[in-house]
Amino acid sequence: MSSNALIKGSLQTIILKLLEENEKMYGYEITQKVKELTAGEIKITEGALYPALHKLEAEGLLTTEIQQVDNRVRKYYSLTKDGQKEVSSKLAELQAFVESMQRIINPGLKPELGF
Amino acid sequence: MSSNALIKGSLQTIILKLLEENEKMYGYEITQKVKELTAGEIKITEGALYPALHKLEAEGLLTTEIQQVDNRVRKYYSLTKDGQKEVSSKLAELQAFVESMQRIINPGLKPELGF
DNA sequence: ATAATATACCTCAGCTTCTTATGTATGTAA
DNA sequence: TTACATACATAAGAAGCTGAGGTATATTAT
Repeated sequence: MSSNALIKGSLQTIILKLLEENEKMYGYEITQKVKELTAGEIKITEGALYPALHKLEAEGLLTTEIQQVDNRVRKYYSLTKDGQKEVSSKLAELQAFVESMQRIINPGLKPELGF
Repeated sequence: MSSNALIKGSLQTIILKLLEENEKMYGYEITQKVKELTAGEIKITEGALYPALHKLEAEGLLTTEIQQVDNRVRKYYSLTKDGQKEVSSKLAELQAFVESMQRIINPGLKPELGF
């Protein structure tokens, strides 16, 4: 019963969005950034993150670049052109989903707030 | 590539919320209600719905009641007391998740809108 | 008549995505 | 020297979904 049982499927969107803003990030950095942005509410586990990154790379949405920093290897990810297109698409999908959820959960609410 | 790849985990919340408002619903009715409320955006498949209903019943959150309507059998579901408590809990969880997502997706947004 | 669609329940194989545990390796603080 | 932080990775198992299939009745269209 972890805190986030709802992330299913939105991890990819989170990754793509963060890379749209940051140009270049490595895995561990992503986990920390998400923790920071959500005040610890959402914790990306490494077991979920790394396979997700590998999959996005295999799909051609991300490219990698290895860097040495203090005897430590960092694998930086950045968006490809396909990846850049996919961000908008994924964000629109998420927005549509949230709005639909609002209509179910919050009936009698006309204006589209948030997002 | 279905329209709703994001429902994962929120189906239970949808069911509980609809039953909070409607007192008593049967499976097929739920699929139609969701389709109606979301203008066809979210389509609950029966292969997802029925197992979810059975699970919620097994957990003691729902009770069932069979009714005959025009030679057709309907299985009505309604919330138990535990189910009623769980609705608030699940809704709060969903709200927290959506707000967290907003902080990631929509940085530089202070007020908590929607939901 | 009959074919198609709508209503109404159900199960199950297979897929994706997650959790949890485990492994490797380095740097720093107690 | 023990623990924690940094940094990568894999893999078993669980959970939740899709899509296909099955049963049955009622209605609508051809």
